[in-house]
Amino acid sequence: MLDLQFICENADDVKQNCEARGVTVDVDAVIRLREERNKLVGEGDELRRQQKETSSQIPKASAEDRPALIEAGKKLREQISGIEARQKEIEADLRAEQTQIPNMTHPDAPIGGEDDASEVHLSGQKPEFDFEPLDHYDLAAKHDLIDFEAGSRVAGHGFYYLKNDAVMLEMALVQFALCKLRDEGFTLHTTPDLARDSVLEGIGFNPRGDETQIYSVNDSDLSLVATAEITLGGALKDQTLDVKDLPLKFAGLSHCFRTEAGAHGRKTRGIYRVHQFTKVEMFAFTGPDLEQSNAVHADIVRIEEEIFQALGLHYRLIDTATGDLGGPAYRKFDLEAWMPGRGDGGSYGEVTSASNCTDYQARRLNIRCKSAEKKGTQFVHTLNGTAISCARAIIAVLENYQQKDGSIVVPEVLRPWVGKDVIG
RNA sequence: GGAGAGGUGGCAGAGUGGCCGAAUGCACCGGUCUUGAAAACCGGCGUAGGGUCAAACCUACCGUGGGUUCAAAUCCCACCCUCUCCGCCA
Repeated sequence: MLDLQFICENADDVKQNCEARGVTVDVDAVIRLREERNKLVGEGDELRRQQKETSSQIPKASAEDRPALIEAGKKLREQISGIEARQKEIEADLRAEQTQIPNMTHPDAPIGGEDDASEVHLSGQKPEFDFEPLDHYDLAAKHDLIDFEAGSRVAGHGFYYLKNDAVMLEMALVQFALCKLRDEGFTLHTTPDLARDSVLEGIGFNPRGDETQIYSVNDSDLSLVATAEITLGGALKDQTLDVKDLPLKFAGLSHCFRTEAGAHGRKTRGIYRVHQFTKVEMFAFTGPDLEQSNAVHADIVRIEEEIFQALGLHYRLIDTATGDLGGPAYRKFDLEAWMPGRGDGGSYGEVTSASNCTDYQARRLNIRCKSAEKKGTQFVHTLNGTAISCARAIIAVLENYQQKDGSIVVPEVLRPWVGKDVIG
């Protein structure tokens, strides 16, 4: 959520930004509703003042003055109730509009849609095969690594069982990522896999809308999380932090659940797009200025790159275009790993995503910071990034490390946890 | 799941209808005193919105949301959370 005053004082910039991001919002309505609300607040404050004054006279008033004062107080109460009711309506409308406005955008982010992302650089080499490489689906079948039928039987399409060395591979990826993040100064967490809707909304998800990506639990205000970003960011909801403790760097291991509504009909073979996966996520709270959050953002991207470099995978780093940023991100970098079995002759597939959300999430989650020097508080900046998203990382490893005889070499950094050099 | 207790400022803790945005203590900041420190004493010490050159001042906030009342931290209802005991359980 953007600051209301900022929206109204920079309406043209905000409108332009919405357009670049492909979001249709009525900024003028926000301005109008804010004015209406402010007027009501002013009137309400004045009536409340009169009400208090009247009430305070009653205890010391004589018996004959009392009825008139009580009557006056009653009238004031009615007026105040009327104003409060209208104010509530206006504020609901205002909030509904305001929350649809996306974050502002980094000036260097490319403008456009998914295809307009700019490639920052490439790393590593595409593997050369002197045979026709299989995709991860066939490789998994060959080595009995994933049971899709059982997944479908038990939970439906989009669910799966990892089996045998795939289990070890997933655990190894998790271990590798957690060790890396611990060494980078992150505080490690396992997190709840459910969260309150208010937390989901604070992070920027719509738990129960028509196009929701979220599974919600009936008769409760809980939903299954789509990422630990939700629970890591929500962990400090309503807290005021001391700036000298910032930045705070959290890492979280969680399951992620996504309905993938609207994604049907796309290529669904394998575990590229599934309803549940395991992920190690980074999250950071920084001081309230871009210099700090941009620096941490660069650091998060660096860590993601180092993880994929250590895994020996070829990838490209892209700077996501405005239309693909979503609501909260000010800037977003994705890592797309080379997947030899994807599409026709291989293609890049998104494996990580790192966003600087500036104060957009913090405002709605009410996460502030204060310093001894300055009076008052400010909203922190929040950032998030993927360390390892297991399903996608497994695809990349299986497909890139396959050999002519069908076996799969285990990347060296994972061997201590997988316990073998070669699968199959 | 059953029974009970409770959620008040950074912390502790008073406050059961009006003079309470809230006593007191601790912590913290500034000052006096001191060679320095401690102690003692004096003053300050929440967040948000409005207002002002700046103040004064006004409004809201005592877990959250409703309600009763001229008036709510205080009474009523619902929910959330914490603690204790019992039961159950990986």
